[in-house]
Amino acid sequence: MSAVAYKKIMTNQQQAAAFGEVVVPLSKSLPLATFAASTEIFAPGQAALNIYQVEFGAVRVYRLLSDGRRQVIAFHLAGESFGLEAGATHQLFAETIIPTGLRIVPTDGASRHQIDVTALALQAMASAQNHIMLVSRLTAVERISAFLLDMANRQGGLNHFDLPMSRLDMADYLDLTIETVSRVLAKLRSAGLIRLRSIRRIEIMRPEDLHNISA
Amino acid sequence: MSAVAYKKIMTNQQQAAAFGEVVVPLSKSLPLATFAASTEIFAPGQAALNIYQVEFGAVRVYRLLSDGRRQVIAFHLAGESFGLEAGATHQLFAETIIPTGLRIVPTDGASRHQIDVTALALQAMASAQNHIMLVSRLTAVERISAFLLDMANRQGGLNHFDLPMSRLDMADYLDLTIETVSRVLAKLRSAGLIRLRSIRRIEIMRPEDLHNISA
DNA sequence: CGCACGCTTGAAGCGCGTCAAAAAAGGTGG
DNA sequence: CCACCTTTTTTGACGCGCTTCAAGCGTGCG
Repeated sequence: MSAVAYKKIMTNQQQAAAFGEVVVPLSKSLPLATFAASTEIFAPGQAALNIYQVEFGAVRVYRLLSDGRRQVIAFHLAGESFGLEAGATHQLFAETIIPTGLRIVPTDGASRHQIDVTALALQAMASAQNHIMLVSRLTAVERISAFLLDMANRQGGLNHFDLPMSRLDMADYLDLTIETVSRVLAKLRSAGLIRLRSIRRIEIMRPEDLHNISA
Repeated sequence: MSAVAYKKIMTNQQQAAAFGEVVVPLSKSLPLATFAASTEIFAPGQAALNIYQVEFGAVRVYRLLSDGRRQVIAFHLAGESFGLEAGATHQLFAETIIPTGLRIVPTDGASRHQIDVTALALQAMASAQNHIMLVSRLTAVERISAFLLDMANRQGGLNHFDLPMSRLDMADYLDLTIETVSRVLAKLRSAGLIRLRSIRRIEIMRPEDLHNISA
């Protein structure tokens, strides 16, 4: 990494910039579509017509490289929206991770459901820009720490929360291998920063320390 | 890198997804603001009120980490637009790289100038997603090759073009050190793929080979 | 002309990936 | 509820690509 020392200092506000998503009113009036785990929601080539709001469950959005490697662009949890893309057709895959309920809102009728498409697009842009920093400038320990804090914040801010996704999903999101993810979690655990209640259930023991590491 | 072999294959369309920007009609009716090299256009904390269209010159948009590391989010060349952010205030820095002329369009009056803010945001999102792949999944040689091809395409597609930015700017954009940038350029030169007419002027000798490397 | 800054080149070290194997978790049918 | 099998996760040893640290080199501007 280029650790050239620049003069300007990052503000707290910037550091606190969340990885999360806009919270918009869920369109309860629309029918709830339910999906089993690991079910495709959309795929490249399909027309991008809808905005999807997660009622419950979790979704991964990703792309595949020509050599078969996978890049997870984003996870979407309850209360969050996804599905917007730059062109008329999808370039990305979206799949449920666990059993999931979605409200499907046609993009051209979004305003009727109080959805601000521009705000959603801007949030997605900011989120992607944050992700660049995450994968390009942080060490493995910093990435995992930031990721755990982000997951905690997006699930109510409690120190005790679920990781809906597998280690492989995390690895492909954070640009690490599953081995490194596993090793870093073990390291954070033995340092007393977190506890692994079960394989996909985390308790953050020392949030401040984790936050310091994640910067 | 997680090189797990997934089954789905990336389409050519996806691979060809450009790193470039939307081309919107320039608002020639607005006054042209000119800036010297290395001049701040906006900084974190300032109100985000405008969209900036580059008439000539080049701009870097970046953020700083608390420890002084810099992440260049994007470069903007003649004909491109920037300045959109998710909140009411800027989180990012924008600076000219070389002497630059800008048309400054108030966001709230963008539609009068035929600017689609949502489309601009979605393009920025797609560009950031491409950037994630660039910095997280490609080797140093692949990143530089992709970057050079992108720069060539965005300046008319000629094989002979200017790099307006310094090696440090390139390094902070590609998530490499200046030493690695320098070494890779030397390697591409000695392999006969490019020529360095001057320190910031590149000629691509074998575009196809460079393209093959960049994937 | 000479100094300063950006760029290049070299040598050594380290963080994370790769390869390998064991351990744990999760289904499935009896 | 328990054997059995599969998949996921963890742990270990080793290697490589890039960073780091350190000198030289070139180029432009006062």
